[in-house]
Amino acid sequence: MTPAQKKKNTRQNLLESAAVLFTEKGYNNTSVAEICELAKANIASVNYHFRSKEELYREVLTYTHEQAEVLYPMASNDEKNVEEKLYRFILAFLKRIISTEMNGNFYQLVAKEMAEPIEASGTLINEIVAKKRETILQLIKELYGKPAEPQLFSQMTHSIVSQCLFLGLHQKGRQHHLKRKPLDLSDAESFAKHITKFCLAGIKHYPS
Amino acid sequence: MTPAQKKKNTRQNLLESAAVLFTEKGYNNTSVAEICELAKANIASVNYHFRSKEELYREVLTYTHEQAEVLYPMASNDEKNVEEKLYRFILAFLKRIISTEMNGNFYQLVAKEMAEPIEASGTLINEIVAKKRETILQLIKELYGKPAEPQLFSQMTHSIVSQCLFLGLHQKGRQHHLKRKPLDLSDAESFAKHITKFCLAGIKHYPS
Amino acid sequence: MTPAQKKKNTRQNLLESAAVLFTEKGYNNTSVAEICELAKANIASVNYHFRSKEELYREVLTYTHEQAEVLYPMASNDEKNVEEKLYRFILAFLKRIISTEMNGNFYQLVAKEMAEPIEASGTLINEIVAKKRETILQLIKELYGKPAEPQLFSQMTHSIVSQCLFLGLHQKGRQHHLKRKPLDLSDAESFAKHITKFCLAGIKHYPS
Amino acid sequence: MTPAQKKKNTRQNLLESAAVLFTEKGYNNTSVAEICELAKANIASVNYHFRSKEELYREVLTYTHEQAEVLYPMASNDEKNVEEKLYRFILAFLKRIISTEMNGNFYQLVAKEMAEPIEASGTLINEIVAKKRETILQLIKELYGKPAEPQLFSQMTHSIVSQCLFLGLHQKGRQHHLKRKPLDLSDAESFAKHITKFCLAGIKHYPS
DNA sequence: GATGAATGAGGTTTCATTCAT
DNA sequence: CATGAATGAAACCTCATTCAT
Repeated sequence: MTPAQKKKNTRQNLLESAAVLFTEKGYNNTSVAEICELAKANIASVNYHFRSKEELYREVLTYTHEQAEVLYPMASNDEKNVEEKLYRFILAFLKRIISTEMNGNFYQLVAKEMAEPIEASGTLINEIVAKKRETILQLIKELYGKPAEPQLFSQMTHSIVSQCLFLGLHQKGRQHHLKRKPLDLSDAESFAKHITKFCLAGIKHYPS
Repeated sequence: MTPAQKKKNTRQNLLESAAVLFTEKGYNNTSVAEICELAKANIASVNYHFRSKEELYREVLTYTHEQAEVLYPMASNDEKNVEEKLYRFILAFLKRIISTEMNGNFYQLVAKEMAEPIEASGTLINEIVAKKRETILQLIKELYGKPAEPQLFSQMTHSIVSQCLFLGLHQKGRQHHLKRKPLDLSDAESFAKHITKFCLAGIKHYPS
Repeated sequence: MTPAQKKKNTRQNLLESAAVLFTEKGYNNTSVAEICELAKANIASVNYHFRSKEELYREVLTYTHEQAEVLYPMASNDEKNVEEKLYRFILAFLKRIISTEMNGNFYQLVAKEMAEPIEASGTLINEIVAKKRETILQLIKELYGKPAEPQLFSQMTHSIVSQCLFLGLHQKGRQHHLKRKPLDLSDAESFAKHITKFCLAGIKHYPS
Repeated sequence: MTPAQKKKNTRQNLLESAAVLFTEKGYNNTSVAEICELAKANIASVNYHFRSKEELYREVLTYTHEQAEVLYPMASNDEKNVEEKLYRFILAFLKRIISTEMNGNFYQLVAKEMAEPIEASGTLINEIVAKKRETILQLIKELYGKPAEPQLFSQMTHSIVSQCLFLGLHQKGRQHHLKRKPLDLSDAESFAKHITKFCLAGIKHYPS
């Protein structure tokens, strides 16, 4: 193995180990030593490759987000009616949130940050969250079909986002506090159908 | 002040300070020293009065929960139609979640634990969460009005709970990641109305 | 031994050990571990008693300066002719600089900072140095006896200060680079006489 | 560029970068990584070209000393009266000490070592310092004009050397502790004139 | 002849807890 | 009944040097 390969491996191993552990236990409960141990790397290698734990965390956010984009791309919006669009969006979103097929999970990290923001996280989360909210907002406006106070649309966005993101957030709590098995991809589809139906009904029959 | 009072005071001060700090910054980001400083108590007093930080945390859960019960009691269910019952329930729930008038906030601690369970937390959260879910489940069954798969009712429960609890979870994230001001009690009412309307429409017009 | 006594002892031991080692080897070449070892204290005790190595250093500056003030007080200036005043000043200054009877040596620390200022040092050095320079400046003006450019007086101040302070600075260099024995208090007197004579002649016969 | 040239360049770059940084921040406050970065060289190159940081430091001493010899040669002593000789000597000395036109500054490194000798520094400093002291000693004997105790001549040497060397030492301290601007070459001349006058008066009118 | 990766020792600091009174 | 001192483990980080091409 050439040093270049080794480097890439060590760096990549660290990234993956960190992604898994941060998702599993949170940033503050994961030590650099643990990450290195899981990556079978020297204790100093995090600082060598990433300069600091904080920088590593930012890279983990980027890395897990890219994984999600690649594995569960958002369907193109062309030529579909808006109800179908909403379903596709929620399905892809839930898959990203629930999937355990990736090293770490961006949206579970996001969910954690909703509860306890981490200084080190930089701007990626802000950007992604804003983008997703905007997409949903547009769908809602189209579905609602008539003008309304911005607050109403904002609250409806909350209604949809919270049902989705809470599933990711909830994964740890489900096991620990509700004693239920963690969700898997088949649940994603079932939940996506439910949330879509529930929200479509909620939006379309929202009393004026 | 008698020594007995002093002791009680110190203990109570510690409890309140811990409740505030755990809610504000999370269990792991709050040090025993900080708690003692805020409580103007000796560094050894947490271990003296509570034996350990973990035990203190369990007491904080009990204490914050009791506060919520006292300040924002769930309305009695008698003699109201079910829609009104749902609204009353959600409103009380949101008040408990959003209120900053208490020392610490039980439901924000619960929300944090959904994202990152804390080993030390014991069984209180499990019990309370189960109870709340059960209440909502019954309301949903009544509102839906016809028999259905248990999974459907379970998912509808998720839809309602997540919209409520996410608001509590979200308080920190709102400020840090969305740059919005924290919610206050007036928002509770507005959100309670919205969530009730949204969910009533969602339940009653849920497609079979 | 009561805890209060023990505390005072440990804190004082740390202060003295740190003063000695900082003077001996410099701030950056002295580790907290070394200081604790010399003080027979736990590795964490520096942070317990002083919060940080930097804060400890500032306390060392204050402590060593106080020692010097007590052990080698500047003679009162009353009723002496100015030549005598200069001698008394230089003698006290040199004693402070050369003495090995104290725990650490403020002026040797000052001399080190002239070569490599330490961020952590705060303002004490600035103040003391300014005061000493001002005292010398006044003596020079009196001795010179006629008006002159400020630059001349400033340069003469340098001439005197440098001859004194360099002796302190020089202590380590003397041994290591010149292979001479370190100076002691008897040398102080001899040097004080010499510097006084040299500078008096220099000032009084300075060509216009 | 041939590989041989490249090597020479890398080595030379390292030497220059190290000289600058050691002078600026001191041996212990300068890391090998910093030196390599400034020299745009590989992190391993210091050890490759110089075997160790210590060896590099010794080479820096040699290199900076050679620069000073070339740029500010000591005037030949022929045919001048002894007062002029002293002035020429001090002027050249001060230029060497104050100059910022070189990569690093040997005499500022010497001054630092007076305060905190570095184990690694070898014998160059000892030799140069001894030579300079000897030169001054001879001038003093000639100027004083009559026999005297060796101690007197030794102390006079100290008087002159300290006034010169302290200026180099003082550069950092001037800025940090006295808040004055660093000296430049024009100051060298002014100071050289002053020190010469002050010392000539001091020597010639030294009371017996 | 030169390099980027990797290392292990050691640095300062934080922290929950225990000790001794 | 309560306290301030003290502790040891563990945290993150830095660094000169060595390794493996």
